[in-house]
Amino acid sequence: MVSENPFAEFRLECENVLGEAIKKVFPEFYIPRLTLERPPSLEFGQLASSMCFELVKQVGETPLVLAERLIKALDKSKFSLIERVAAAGEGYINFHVDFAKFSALTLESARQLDAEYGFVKTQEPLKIIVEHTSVNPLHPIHIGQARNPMLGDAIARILKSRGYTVFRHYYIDDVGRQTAVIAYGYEKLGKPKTEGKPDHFIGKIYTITSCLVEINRLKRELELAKAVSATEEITKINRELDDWVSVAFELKEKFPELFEELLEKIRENEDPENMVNKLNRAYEAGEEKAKQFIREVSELCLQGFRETLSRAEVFYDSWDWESDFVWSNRVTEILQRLKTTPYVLTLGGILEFDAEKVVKKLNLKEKLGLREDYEVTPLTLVRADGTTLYTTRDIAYTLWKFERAEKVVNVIGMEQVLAQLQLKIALHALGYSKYADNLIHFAYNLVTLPGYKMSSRRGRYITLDEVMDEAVKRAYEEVAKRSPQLSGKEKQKIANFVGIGAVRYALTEVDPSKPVVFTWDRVLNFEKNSAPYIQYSHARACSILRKAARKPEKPAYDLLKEKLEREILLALASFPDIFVEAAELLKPNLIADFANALADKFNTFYNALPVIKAEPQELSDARLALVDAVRIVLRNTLNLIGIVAPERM
RNA sequence: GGGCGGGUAGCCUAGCACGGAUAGGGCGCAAGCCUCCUAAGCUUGCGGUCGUGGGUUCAAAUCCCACCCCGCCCGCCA
Repeated sequence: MVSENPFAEFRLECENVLGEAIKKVFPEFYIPRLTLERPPSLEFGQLASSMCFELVKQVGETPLVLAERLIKALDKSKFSLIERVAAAGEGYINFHVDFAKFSALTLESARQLDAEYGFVKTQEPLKIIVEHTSVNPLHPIHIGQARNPMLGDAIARILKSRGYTVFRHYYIDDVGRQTAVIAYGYEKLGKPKTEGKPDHFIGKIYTITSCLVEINRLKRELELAKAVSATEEITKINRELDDWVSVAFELKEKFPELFEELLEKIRENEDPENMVNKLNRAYEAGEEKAKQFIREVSELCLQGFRETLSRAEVFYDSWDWESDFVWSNRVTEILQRLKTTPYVLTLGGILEFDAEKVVKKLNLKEKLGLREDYEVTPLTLVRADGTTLYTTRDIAYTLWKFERAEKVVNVIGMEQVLAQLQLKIALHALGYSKYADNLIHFAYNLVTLPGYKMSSRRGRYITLDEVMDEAVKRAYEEVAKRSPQLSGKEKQKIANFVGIGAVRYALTEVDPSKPVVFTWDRVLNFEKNSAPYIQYSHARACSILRKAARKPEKPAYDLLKEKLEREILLALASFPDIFVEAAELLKPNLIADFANALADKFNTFYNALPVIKAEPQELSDARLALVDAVRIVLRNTLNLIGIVAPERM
């Protein structure tokens, strides 16, 4: 017999027999729901009900007496996976599974379904777009931003395994002042030849140019302020200026040549700030020269991103340019349509969207989870100079996405909750309430460095590349220590999946809503609660199976009586439940946690009990089947979070 | 000021949606275990006012209220 969810079979059976018993014993009482819970320890069975504690209020007896009456009324002829039911503690009803049958069901299901085991399919196989990463093409991906692709990719993998058709989209935010800053610096340098990794090269140009432009702008402002002797203004500007000057010193030290060159070239210019703005407007207007420069620098940066991300096993189905939406008039169309709604008004030359009015009129407060007295901030759609803003363009982009999928998951930092809320409200205003309902903002918390926030504008960040490099380097040292006999090539291969796995795991494992302070030992952990630990456990399982060199032909599952074996069995049987929960709640960290817990149990088992040499052979066979199932489940979990499951390490 | 998220041992973290039996792990620290299937492992020990105070309940880390601390957002930035 094979089941896609062995534990659910047991649960269903328990619910059914208990439900019938209740109807029989207390036909007159209303039982709101029958939720069974997992008892804290094996000795209390595998599922339990605490309903008797509640029932006491309606029936005048102690919970324990009620539990016993109910147990007596259970229809034992319907027991299949249930071995026995016992009253315990103050009045719990504990269901004990028949391990002989349950082990057979679980192990056979896992081994037969193999690569599909655990991946219970959804009833509604929708098309889903998962937009993630979408790092602006300005500088290398830094470790703060790296939480996004790790989470996004894991979510995409989980949803795909759940049976959805998933498209992974990268939104390239090339419209805006920052890309113009780089293009400006790049042009000043006379389209220089790329040195090193392209995104790192572009990042340098961006940081220096942006710093110089900023200093230049502040100096001009200072002159103006001095002319009218605005003392307060002067101190404020001076403070900002000091700050940027210190950044300039840092940059000059880090990149002396490039800094000097840009400094010289930009000084020649009359008004860099103005040049940048002009370039930005030209790009939004689709002028050829601007297009050439900005697309070129963006492409260079993206080339570097692809390199970085593919190293981490993160891939995309579509790369969507924000500028395309501007040039194709989609944004203009949306604006036209928004203008016909009663929610848009012109205010001193700008176009503003009254989100609060929409919420009130369509009665969305409760639906959007807002407090009754909370007022949604209005959103500016169009600047006085006629250019659009990010969220405005995002409305067009979102509608485009909904032409391709029924559901959209945006993996975006939680600092953008307001913008995402306004976006959702705009969809309601345009009459796309269904889209709004199917738009999910997967918000995750920030990654900071100890003591300060990463700042890409100031060039203060640790790149994902250097984190992966360091992790692989450390992993190599470990491999060399542990397996000196391997060839250099083999060591490198292992070091790669170990190091990169460790980084991925570290960024996936923590609950996304928690803030993370980046420390090297968080990502360089190769011991317990890390990808290498799980990978090692997987390799160990493979090793046993390899050494056994036989198939478990006559497994006697009823011989798996050890507590350790039963705990593993339960974990294996519960994997489908965990998977469904992770998919429905979009919680990749549940998968990481589960994998770690299973590896933990497996290692304890490994040390305590022999497999190949176990006697009699039927027991050995049963344990081999158990090890094989552990191998399958560990591999399936690692695949879900994008980590290599190695056969040796 | 308003909104959102977080607060669990020296440090990191699970559990919170849907209240249940002794609050699980990891790091670090101390002591052990490789003539035996991979020691990136295992065993044992030390370490807890679950931010604070109330409330609801047979039962609260979990639900409700108030407060405190940290972070983020409240732009004609993205």
